[in-house]
Amino acid sequence: MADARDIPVTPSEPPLRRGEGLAAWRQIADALAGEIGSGALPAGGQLPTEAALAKRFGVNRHTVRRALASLAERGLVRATQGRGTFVEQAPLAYPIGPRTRFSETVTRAGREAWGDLLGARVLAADAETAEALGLAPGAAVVEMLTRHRADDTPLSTARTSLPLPRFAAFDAAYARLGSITRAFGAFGVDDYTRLSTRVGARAASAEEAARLDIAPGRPLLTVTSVNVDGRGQRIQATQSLFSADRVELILE
Amino acid sequence: MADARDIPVTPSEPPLRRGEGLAAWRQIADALAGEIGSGALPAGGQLPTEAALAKRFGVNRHTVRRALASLAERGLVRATQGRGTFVEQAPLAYPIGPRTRFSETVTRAGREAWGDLLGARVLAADAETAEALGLAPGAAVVEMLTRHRADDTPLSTARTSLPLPRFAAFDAAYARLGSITRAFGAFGVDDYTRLSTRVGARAASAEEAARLDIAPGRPLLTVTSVNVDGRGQRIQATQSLFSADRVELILE
DNA sequence: GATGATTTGTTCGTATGTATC
DNA sequence: GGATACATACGAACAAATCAT
Repeated sequence: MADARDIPVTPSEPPLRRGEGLAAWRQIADALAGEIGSGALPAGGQLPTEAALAKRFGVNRHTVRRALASLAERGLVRATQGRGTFVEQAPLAYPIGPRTRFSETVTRAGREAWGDLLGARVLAADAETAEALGLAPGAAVVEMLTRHRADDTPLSTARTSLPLPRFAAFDAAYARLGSITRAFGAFGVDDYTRLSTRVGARAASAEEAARLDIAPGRPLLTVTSVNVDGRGQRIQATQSLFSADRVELILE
Repeated sequence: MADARDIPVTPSEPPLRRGEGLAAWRQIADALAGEIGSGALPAGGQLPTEAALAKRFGVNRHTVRRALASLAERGLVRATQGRGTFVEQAPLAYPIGPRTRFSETVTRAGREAWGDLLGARVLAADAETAEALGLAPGAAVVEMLTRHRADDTPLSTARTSLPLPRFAAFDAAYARLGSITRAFGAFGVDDYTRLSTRVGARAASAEEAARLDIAPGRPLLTVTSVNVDGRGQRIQATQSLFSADRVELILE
């Protein structure tokens, strides 16, 4: 039966150069990456099926899969079993500076921001957290595990520690207000700034990937920061994990 | 002939659980990751060959390759054609500040900094570079590919574009002086500042990994920046790739 | 809700190329 | 040069998830 998908996407596909030291799967990946970059394959759009691509490039389906795996590794596409392979959205520009607010950034990008409280507990601060907050080792802190979304897409997840007793029941305020800034407001903190920020990168564990709705092993930007209130008191130590596929940090 | 490699590493290999929804390659990867983590397979040591592992786990060599690919993605092992597959060394961490010159930062840390010129060419700027430098599309630029080391350990590699004709033969100055700052000095630019900086993260390609002497797939911090001279003229657009295993960015 | 078609995921088999020792 | 070991590619089959009917 004739089907629209049998018609090649490009009328004249340039043939692969075989036996010149450049693997076929690499040439296919480059060709597809170019079409994504040029917009010929729009963000969110579906790629042709593996079988269709194999036919188009004149190779085995394995070879196409190798090319698609390379694109998925670069974060350009994402495959879902039973559905297909889709072009990923370009990452959201996320300004990071002394006064950046997650909710403001996302709202300014025309998307709706919300933070989910995934869990909270009171515990004795570990050495690293105590030092970051300027507390005695073992001082009590409230620790929250949160996830931050823009229009239902998780952008980051964070583990935040705040000193007690000043911020007792901060987690309840956060759960109600969905924003650190608003929760601080409820505790009389109208202004806060970043004291220090460290940025690294690593691959997501299975658990982190599940929280961010990404595949395990996808790259994360790790942002470790300390916030101070208007009087210079350290009020918050946070370890944030941003999906590098969805967020790009803009340094100010 | 009997060979040491014919003797199983573990005398009693627990059989793979088939048909329980957990892919065989995943179970093999988990088993090997456990042996690496426990030190049974020491850092720098060689893994059994793919054929030996296939025999040990009772699977096809493809299945072992899938497991090894997963370990390589996580940075636990590194395969070299013709030699074998080896356990990666534990990563070294190295901090670097964002607002300082690379050479100054490294020197202040008590290490010797040098930049290698890996290649250079004159070409017409692509759309992105032209916009970053404030040039007309297609304007001529000199593009350099560089690698930056601290005490012989590669920390980053970069692709830098500078406008022509102002910076003609900049690559020769860079090759001689080993530093952007010093090369700019040779062109009468005594001061320059960062106009914008974007930070992302992704996995290293094979080529990038080779330049940085890391395993392909290891995380990279991508830093895209534009520099301006003392009069605000855009003089340099750079895409830097830092090995996230060796560098953590510190924002002040 | 059940079924079948579609599409990606996994596995085995086989062959050849290429780098290293 | 030969042996070894990883890299690439093709072919076939079935499993698993999704979606339209």
